[in-house]
This record gives sequence, C-alpha cells and structure tokens, in this order.
Amino acid sequence: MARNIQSLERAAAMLRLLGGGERRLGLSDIASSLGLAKGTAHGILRTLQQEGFVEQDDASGRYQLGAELLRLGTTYLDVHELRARALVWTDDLARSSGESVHLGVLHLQGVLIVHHVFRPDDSRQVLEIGAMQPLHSTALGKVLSAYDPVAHSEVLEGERKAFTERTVCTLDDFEGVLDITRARGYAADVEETWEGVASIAAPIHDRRRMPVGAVGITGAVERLCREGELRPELIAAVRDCARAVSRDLGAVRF
Amino acid sequence: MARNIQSLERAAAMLRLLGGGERRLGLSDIASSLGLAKGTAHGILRTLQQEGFVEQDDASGRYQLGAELLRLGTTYLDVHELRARALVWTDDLARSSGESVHLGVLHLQGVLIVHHVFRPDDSRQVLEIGAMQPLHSTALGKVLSAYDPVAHSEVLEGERKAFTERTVCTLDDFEGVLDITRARGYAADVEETWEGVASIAAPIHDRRRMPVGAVGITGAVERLCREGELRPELIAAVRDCARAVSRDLGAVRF
DNA sequence: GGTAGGTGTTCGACAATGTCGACCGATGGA
DNA sequence: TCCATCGGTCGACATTGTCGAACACCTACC
Repeated sequence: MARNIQSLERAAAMLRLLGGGERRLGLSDIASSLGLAKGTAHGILRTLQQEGFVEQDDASGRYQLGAELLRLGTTYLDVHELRARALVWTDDLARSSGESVHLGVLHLQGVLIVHHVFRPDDSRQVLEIGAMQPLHSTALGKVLSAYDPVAHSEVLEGERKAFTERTVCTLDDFEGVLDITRARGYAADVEETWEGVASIAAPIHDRRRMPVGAVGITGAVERLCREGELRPELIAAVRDCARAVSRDLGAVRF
Repeated sequence: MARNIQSLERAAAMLRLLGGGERRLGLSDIASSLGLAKGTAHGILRTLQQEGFVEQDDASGRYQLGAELLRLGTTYLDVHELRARALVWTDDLARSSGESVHLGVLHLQGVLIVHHVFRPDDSRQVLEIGAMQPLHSTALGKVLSAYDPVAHSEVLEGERKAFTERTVCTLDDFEGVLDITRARGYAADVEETWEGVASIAAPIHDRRRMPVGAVGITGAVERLCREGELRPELIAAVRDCARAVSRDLGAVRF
C-alpha cells in the first residue's frame, strides 16, 4: 500500500474542480471531467456533501463548495505560526508606510496570501487573504523564487504569463532578476502584474535560516516610486519588518 | 452502495480533529482518537498531505491543517451568492451605523460568519470571517433560530451554554425570545454572549421567502443602547439593510 | 400533449481497493 | 545505556469502493 488512497485523491480533485472553474457544476460534468462513472462520482459527492465540504443547490441540483471549507480554512490561519508572529509587525509596517501589507507563503505554483492589512485610509478595499499571486511577476513571488529552492523549480517549470508589457517572461532575464533579488535582499514589482501598481517585498527566515514566507507592501506606482526609483525609506521599512518577523520566529522554540 | 464512502468520512473526521483540538497532533494520537490502526491513519494522512489539506512539521513529524483549505475556503466565499449581493449593502450599514457588520449563515450547530465589515474607525480589529457564533445567545443566531426550521431544531437539541449571567438558557424562555423575534422582525443580544457587547440582527430571505441568512451590527452596549433601550434608528438601519439584500436576492434569477 | 434528451439517483455484482496488525529504524527521556 | 514511544513500512486478507445499467424526474421542444 505504498500508493495513495484513490477515493481521497478523486475527492480532492473534485473540490479543486469545483473551486477552480465555474460557479456550479452538475454531476455529469464532474464525472466526465474526471473520467469517472456517474455512480462513482455521486458516491463521493454525497459523502462530501454530508461532511459539509460540498453543497447542493436544491433547485438545479448542481454542486458547489461547502461552508466547512471556510471554517477549516480560517482555522488553518489560527494555527499558522508565521502569521501569528507577523500580525503586530505587519500592522506597524502598514502604518509607517501608508500602504497595504501582504504576507505570503509558497503554495503549489504560486504565493498564497495568509495575511493582509488594509492601507490605512478610508478607501474601499477587498480582502485578499486566501488568494493566490503568481510567482514570476509579483514582489512576494520573486522573493520566494529567489530564496526557496522549491519555489524556484516551480517557477521554472510553470508558464510565465505576461500580464503587462513590463512582465519579465524569458528564462534568462528572470534568472537575472532573481540574482539581483538575492544580491539586494529584496524584490520589487513595478507594473509587472497590474498596471499602475507596484510592490516591494523581503524574505522571512525561520531559526534555521530557511525561507518560510515573504512580506511586502503594495500600492499605486506614483506613491511607491519617486523620479522613477523606488523610495528608499519604503524599502527599508519592508526589510525591517521582514527582519523583525524572522527574529521573532528564531527566538521561539516549540 | 447506499452508504457513504468510509475513507472519506475518516479523512473528514481527521480534518475536523486537526481543526478542533490542539495546534498539532501526532500520528498515534490521531489514530487512537478515531479508533484506527496506525497504518490506516497514515495512509489517509499521506494522501491528505499530498493534496495540500494537511501539512507535516518536519522537525516533530506532527500534522496540522494545510494551506489548500484556506485557498478553497476563500473560493467558497467568491461563489457565495448571498455574500456577493450583500457586499455593498453591508458597507452602507457600517457607515450609517458606525458599528461593525456581520453577515452569517447557518452551519452545523452555529452561525458561520461569511462577511465582516470593520467598524469605521482606526481601532485595531480582528477579522471574523470563517468564525462560528452560537445560535442561542447572539442576535444573528436568534434570527436564524426564529426563521429557519433547521436552525430551530439544532438549537433545541444542542446545549445552550451560559456565557454571561444574562444568557437565556431555559427552553421556555428561549422559545419566548424566538416568538418576540418573529413578532418584531429582528433580534437583539444585550450582553448575553460577551460582557459589554450588544448586537442587533435581522433576517434575509430569498425569492421564495426562505430564510438564507442574517445580517447585524455589533458594538459596545453603551453605543447601541440609550437609557436601557436599543436605539431605534440602529434597529431601522439593520432592518433596512436586510430588506435591501433580500430584495436584491429576489430580483435575480440564475 | 407527448416525446426526446437531459438531469441526479439507486442498485447489484465484481474485484480492485483500503484496512489491519506486526514489524522496522530513529528518536528522546530517564 | 536502556526502554518506551514515535512515525513509517509491508504483505495478506476481505471489506470496500467501483462500475455500468436501469430508475424516476424534470425541462424544453417539436
């Protein structure tokens, strides 16, 4: 039994299918997408539904993700060591920089946002906790790609899509960006992912000097840059925050 | 095959166990807690780990919840019809009332918070999306118990714990509270769950007049009450918001 | 109004599948 | 150093999940 449990893998694939594509999917769609018999797919869905991982629309009979996932997902945040240590430091960074702060970790082929502090003004902002960002174009992603070998191989294997005309896509250029990132100790994204938006990020290490995540600020390019250059005081603030969280992680044993 | 898939039920029980109890659990603890052989538990955990639902601490070998749950949980929010319709109305409610706004739906034996708008000031607040609230003591919970038959039976069967000395616990008294709630069309919680905190909530109905959730405000009892009574303008604001969301839901067909 | 094609669901037979318990090497506390 | 306990592995067994056909139901379209 060295292999993995088949029914569980299929159930996970169903959840990913429901989460990735359309809002709601019918049983036949799901079964054919995964290459399963309808009866088999139904059995798995029925169990997932009873456990709360999947809900079924009474009217149409279609399936969608269930509330239990939200409950467990936030429980994951509560347990998250890095996030707990970073809470207070990211608050300070948001206040001192005046920009929104993101804390990200490597997950699959991207950066999973595990904490998000709103920009300290009254503008309407959407919470991005739980969202994914690409590895090759964002500041958080570049930092992880530069310091985490797993992230590095993921970003090399994956497709590097051009979101704007400034996105670095070719392999050589991107490796150069990572070299610069390692040399400077931080990474930047000036309109490489979203038009008009820039970000700065620095790596967080644990007590064994292993990279465990990245923290950074994101905001309008006009605010983060001055005369075409990133404002040095913002870079310093981000790096100070990353160092503070790293120190916090290194001091604790569990 | 009228029964559910055994390995899936066991995997779900593991996730609930990991989410509910201690931060991290060892293989033997998990196996004995669920009454499984170690080998069986290991096979399930290995698959869950590969799918990202569970992570293993390298140093101690213990297991905890995985990042994929967070990603799928937020995807659930994106798909959530009620939440999407309510976003703009809850923002307005927070601004007009000056208090934090919660949107909740029935899940298991409690209220699952699916949206949370911070009180519009600069105080530090923690996000409560994904958290659970009790049915019998909070305004959101009372509204759901009064209007949703499923919630009603859940709250009758479950234990009604006394969080403060004002919590209504006995069956007769609680049924009286629900009668009043139905008669007035809203529910309140004045220091029945947390000392010094009050809340007001009203039900949201879909186009078939079925209750699908509740919306409410929460804040210091000194602000929500005046001369021992809930401020009428706040009650009106909450009910207006609930009606607006209900109308929004009723108008749309999908 | 009836039919045709779609849905989600149930059922029974089969064998592939997951389960069990003993065993292994590593770890760490006494 | 020893012993207890940890997580992980392996192979035999039969329980368990899988498959495909048939079912009831609904919608939409001739």
